[in-house]
Amino acid sequence: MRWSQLFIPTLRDAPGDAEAASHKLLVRGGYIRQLQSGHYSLLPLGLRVHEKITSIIREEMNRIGGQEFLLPCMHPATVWRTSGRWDAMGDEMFRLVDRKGAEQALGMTHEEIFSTVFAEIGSYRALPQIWYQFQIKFRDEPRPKAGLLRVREFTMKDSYSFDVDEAGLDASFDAHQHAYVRIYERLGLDAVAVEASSGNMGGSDSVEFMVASPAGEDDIARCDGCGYAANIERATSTISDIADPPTADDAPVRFPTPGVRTIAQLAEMDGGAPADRQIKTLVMVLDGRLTLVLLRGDHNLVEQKLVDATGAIDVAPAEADAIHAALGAHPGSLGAVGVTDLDIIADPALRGRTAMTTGANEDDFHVGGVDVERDIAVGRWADLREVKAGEACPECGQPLLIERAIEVGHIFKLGRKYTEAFGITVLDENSEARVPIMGCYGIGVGRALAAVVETHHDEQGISWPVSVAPFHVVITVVKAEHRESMQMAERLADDLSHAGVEVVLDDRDARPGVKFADAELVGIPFRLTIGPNGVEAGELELVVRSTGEKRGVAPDQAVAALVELVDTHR
RNA sequence: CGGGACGUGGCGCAGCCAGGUAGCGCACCUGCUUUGGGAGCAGGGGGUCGGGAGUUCAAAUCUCCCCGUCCCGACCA
Repeated sequence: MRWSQLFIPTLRDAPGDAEAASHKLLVRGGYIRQLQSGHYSLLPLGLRVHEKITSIIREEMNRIGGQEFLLPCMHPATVWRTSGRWDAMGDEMFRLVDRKGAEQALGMTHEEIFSTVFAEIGSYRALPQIWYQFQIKFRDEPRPKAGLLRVREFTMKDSYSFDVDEAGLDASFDAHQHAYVRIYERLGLDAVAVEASSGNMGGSDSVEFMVASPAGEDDIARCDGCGYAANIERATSTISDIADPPTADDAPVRFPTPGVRTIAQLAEMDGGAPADRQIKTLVMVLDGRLTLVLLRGDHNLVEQKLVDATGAIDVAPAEADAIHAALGAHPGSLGAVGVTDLDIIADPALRGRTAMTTGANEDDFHVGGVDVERDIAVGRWADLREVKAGEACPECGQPLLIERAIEVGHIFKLGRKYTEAFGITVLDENSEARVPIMGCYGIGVGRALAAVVETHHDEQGISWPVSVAPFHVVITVVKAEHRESMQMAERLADDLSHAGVEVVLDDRDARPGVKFADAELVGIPFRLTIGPNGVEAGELELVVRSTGEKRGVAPDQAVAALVELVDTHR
């Protein structure tokens, strides 16, 4: 391939609104262009990388017995109504109406469709099945961002396993977990598997694969000691007990706290209480129902934990008016003491605590001497607090680390939600009907691509791992008119191609600096420079993009040297 | 959806406050010189100033409405 004939529109400046490194570099390197928010065109170079990632995933899926499908991306509403998700998916699903007036959806995932296909299977003997596809998913994201990292239209490898029983599901799940580990290794991604919440897909065991990066949108808690790792939405820690003063026999004492609206203010006030001796009272609306959520004063709520604990679909902080109507006070003076007409859910860090301070449900007043279990009608205890860096690992006690990360994959056990909804059964060895159990597993290809860039770049540009690079080698001809250079370059490019190396010949009539800079920006792993000096001296320059290492090679050794480099890094 | 910022050739920006000829750098085309780290000179092409109303003799500039884009928070591969 000749660079002069390829469409590689490199840019000196990144678009002004790009922030993430991968976004800037993919645009500057001529890999992607934006059509609208959340929708990107993959240019030839971008597609090459995308295809390489796809191939790696495909190989690993096939290795665990996956069978590739290609399902429609437009679905009739009826299928989604059957699973109950036509409504549950809300605004995130793109919907349209065809000329006959039939409602349609653009698929955001394919449990329903695969289940429909699976319905044809009637025997346990056909199981297990692992089915997958690479398909464009459409999701009307509230906020697309960071180039390819979060978009509304993207290719996902989604797979689904069908087993007769839990043990079978465990095996399919493990197979996927191992496949994913291999996939990320081959992509050059240092992904950690973390415990996760399964979101609105429904399911139990849920593992996300996370790549540490400041461009990520998730926080994970990780332990270097034992390898514990969990999404912050799920992570727990061991916190030390706090020695409370002896319990007073009498009821809580109300005292004035004029102007005090925050935990911090109350902590500083004379006669106040340190944050860890306060009860934080949050008023949340769970599916329309006002609920008091109690945490230790110095702890933060993880809303996802509240969702997981209660099964609520819709969770949001209550509006100030609703709070005042229910409790008679404004945020800053709220408490749960004596409240009996609202659900109260509390974090276990409050369990057994005494002599605590909290709002009195009267503006500018708090109450002290609260014995949580004696004075508050807690309806339910559930882990709700956000883990903080430095707290003890729940497994081994070492301090936890908190890291920002990109979610590059998610696998989880779905259960029988869809097979039940679609009335799917298979006959077992006793001729009894059994409802198969499903697992569901996804990797966003474009996101993985962006994650590779996030973790493989420098000031000069991208530095692709050989496994996904758009080309393995660029031959840079220093001076395009120098006949001997060009002849040698063409010959070597040919030989490299025959040896299975993907090579692009930079034959552009440009100054060498431009070509060097472009090669580095685009991120091709190896560069062979051919110019008058080298041709005459009988020594060409070979540069390794990732390390900057330069070495001289004789022209007749160049092919062998490059083949070896490519093979050892592949 | 809440908060903030922005919209001027392909990309990066100035001009707007104080209304009057659309400008700069990069990129692009032609020619000459140049060519081992983003060349120089000369000539040239390309812009409904996001859209629509309004004010005005006159609007990129002022007013109103709409649209779009980005960033921070609630959602997910």
